[in-house]
Amino acid sequence: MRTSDHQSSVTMPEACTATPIGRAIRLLGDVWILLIVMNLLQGPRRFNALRTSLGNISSKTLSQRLKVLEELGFVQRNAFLEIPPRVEYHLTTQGQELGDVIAVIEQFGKKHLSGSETCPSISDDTTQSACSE
Amino acid sequence: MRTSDHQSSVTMPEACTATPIGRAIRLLGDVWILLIVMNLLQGPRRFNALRTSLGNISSKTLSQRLKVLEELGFVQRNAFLEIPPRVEYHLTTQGQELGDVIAVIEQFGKKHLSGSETCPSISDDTTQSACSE
DNA sequence: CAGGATCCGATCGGATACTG
DNA sequence: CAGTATCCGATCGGATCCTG
Repeated sequence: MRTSDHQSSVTMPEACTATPIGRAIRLLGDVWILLIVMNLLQGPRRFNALRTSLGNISSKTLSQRLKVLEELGFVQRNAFLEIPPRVEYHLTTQGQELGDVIAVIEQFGKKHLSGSETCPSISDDTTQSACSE
Repeated sequence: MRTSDHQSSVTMPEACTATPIGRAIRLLGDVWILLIVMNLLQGPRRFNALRTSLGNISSKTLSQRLKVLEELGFVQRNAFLEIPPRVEYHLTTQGQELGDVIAVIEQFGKKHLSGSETCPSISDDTTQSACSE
C-alpha cells in the first residue's frame, strides 16, 4: 500500500520545505517529538511528569517541542489556575493520529531492531561514548 | 490498531536506548534517514544521484547515513568495479519495510500538514530566517 | 565518480538562575 | 509547579581538499 506519488520534490531538509510531506518529515524526524508523542499517547501528562519520563530532558527542550506540537494543533495545553499551578498536555483528535505513525515505528523496531545487531548512533565525528556496555 | 504495550521504558533519547523501540526512534527520528529512505524507495540510486535529490547534502552526511543504514541491513551497497567507479544503493527486503513508515508519515503529512498553518521549524534560540515568505 | 579527512560555523540541548 | 532567559559546551552538517 505505497502512496506512490511522491517523487517530485522530496528534497530540502532545511527550510519549511513548503510541501506537506517535507513538513511531516521535519516534524517527525525529531527524536524528542516522537518520544513526547509516544508518552502522550498513554494519556494526559503534566509538564514535569513528561520531563521525568523523557529522562530528565531539559525544560527548555521540552517546552520548545510542546509549543511546536501545540501550534500545529496536535497537542492541547490545559492550565489549571491553582496553587501550585498545574498544567496538563494531551493529544488532540488530530494528534491522536500520530499514534499510527508511532505504532508503525514501534512495529518496525520490534521486528528489525531487536537483535544485538550493530548499533550506530547516527552521530559521526569521533566523539561518542560506549555503545555496548 | 494501537500496539498498546508500550509503556515500560520509553525514555532516553541519547545512548543506544537498548530497547528496539528506542533504536527505531533514534533511527527514524532523523530527517536525513527519512529522506534517503524515501528516495531509495523509488529504486536504486547512485551516490551523487542521492546527493542531488537531497538538495546537495554534503557527501559527509550522506555517506554517514548510508553507512548506518547499511550496517543495520536496510540498505545494500553495490560497487561496480569500473572506471569511473559506480556505486548503487538500494533497499534490502528489510529496508523495503521502511516504506510502511514513510507511507504513514506521508499520509499524516498530507492529511494534517497541508494547510498554511503555522510552520514552526523545531529549532529554538532566536536564530532562524523567515518562515513565511 | 565515490567517499574519507579536516576545518569550522551554525545549531542543539543541558545546566543554572529567575519569575508567576 | 511550570515555564522563560541565558550561558555555553557538545554535536551536526556544510565546504573544501584529497585519494582510489
